[in-house]
Amino acid sequence: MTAQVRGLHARVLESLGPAITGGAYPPGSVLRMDELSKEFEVSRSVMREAVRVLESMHLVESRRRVGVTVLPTPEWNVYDPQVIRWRLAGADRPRQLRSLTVLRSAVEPAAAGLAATHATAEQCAALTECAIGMVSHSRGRQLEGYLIHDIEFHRTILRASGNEMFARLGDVVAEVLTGRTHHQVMFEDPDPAAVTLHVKVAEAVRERDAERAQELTREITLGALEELDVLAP
Amino acid sequence: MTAQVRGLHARVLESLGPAITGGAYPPGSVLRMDELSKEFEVSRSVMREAVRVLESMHLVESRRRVGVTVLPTPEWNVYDPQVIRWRLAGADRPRQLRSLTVLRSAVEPAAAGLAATHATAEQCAALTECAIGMVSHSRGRQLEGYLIHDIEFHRTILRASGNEMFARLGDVVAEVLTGRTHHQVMFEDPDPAAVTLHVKVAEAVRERDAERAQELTREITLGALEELDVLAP
DNA sequence: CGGCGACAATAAGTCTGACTTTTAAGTCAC
DNA sequence: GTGACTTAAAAGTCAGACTTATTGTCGCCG
Repeated sequence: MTAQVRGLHARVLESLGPAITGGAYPPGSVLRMDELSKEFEVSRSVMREAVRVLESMHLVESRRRVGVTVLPTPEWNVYDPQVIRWRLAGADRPRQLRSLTVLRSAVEPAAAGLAATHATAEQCAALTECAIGMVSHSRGRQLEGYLIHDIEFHRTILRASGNEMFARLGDVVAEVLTGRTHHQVMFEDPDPAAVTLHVKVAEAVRERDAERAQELTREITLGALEELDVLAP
Repeated sequence: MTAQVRGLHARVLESLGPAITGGAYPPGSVLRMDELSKEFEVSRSVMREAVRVLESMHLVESRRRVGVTVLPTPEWNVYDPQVIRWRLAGADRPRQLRSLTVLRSAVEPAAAGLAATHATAEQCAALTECAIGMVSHSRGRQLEGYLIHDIEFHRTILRASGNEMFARLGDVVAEVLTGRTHHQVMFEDPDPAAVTLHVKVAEAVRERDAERAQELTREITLGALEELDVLAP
């Protein structure tokens, strides 16, 4: 699932990053380079590289004569896919899922509207194919197959919008959908209404009906929000 | 304006980062560590730290026996504030401004709607104050003063939404507004209609009218989009 | 002639130790 | 108490030696 780590510093990150976002070192905590390198049994140079990356995510700040300070949450680069993954794996997963879903409900309808006017023929075909895949996996505990097509559907919409900022949220949406499937309704089949909506969105985009694509996508994301309210109130 | 760089590796980044996002090293280019450290006259350890940060932004990928490869644009972490700043300073600034403004037009209305129900009394007061500041700087070439209040207004809306993903876009909006003021209409006074809309948004939020706050903010962002169409077609 | 496996060259990765620089904090005189 | 001065602690920098993964090549065999 996750790309295999390349290099020692990446392995340190995969351990230290989640520890910070998970609250093991609360904001204001001060870590020291040589203690860290002792703890993770790596040389200081490797440790420095890891800390530099955390610093670029605004998770920590390194100052001379002080040490490595954990920054307050609002400073964190919450759009960094790695940070998102770490936080979704941690304790405040529910709140995280909610704020990401709210973001989706703002962005995806707009993206769908743009996609209706910008999508290439290939992208239209891909959307239809995804929608078909969702339908055919919508009954009988085929959640994994359903998820794959669901993710690809939303990824395609975001990419087809032609806006790179929207396109880059494909990974975020994928994480959210995966999280939902794996941690909430693993046993139930997906909502039939949602499936139908996806099919209709594919239609609307194919027919270049921006208004309808936007409205239908809004319904999808609103449904996702309501689902969250029901399952994690 | 920009925070003074702390450390050598940061200085290297400030030079190498814009070079990459600016296209001086097109995607697929291969750089080599020791050549880079020669070029920037820093030790390899410093260079490695800089490359690690670029790697965490998905601007480059470092592989053994190959070197440091510049990744294709769609891979880039375009939500990283530093990447945004680098790109806005570079050649494709216009396209960048456009995609950021489209993002704004999706996010800010939703944020304003949420702000209407979540804003604290202090935040309502801050909004009103910003709006007043905008009005009083809206005539007679006081663009810098206007800009400060404009930025603070949008930042407050995003923060008051209560959604951390929205809140984190405050810096992005600030960059966009700054860019617009400094590179396009430096000589003209701001559009009076926009000023009025800001005042009305502050009102709507204060009166907890989510629907109106959202609609008015949509008008603001649509105005920003149209302005872009006129000035950079 | 084409594929496969061993080998060698290459560039990143890692570690270590010595040194420098910044700066928080303590100290002392006034 | 306030100021300037000193000290020490921690990150920052550098250089060099060594390790390891990867890739291209070359020769062998089918």
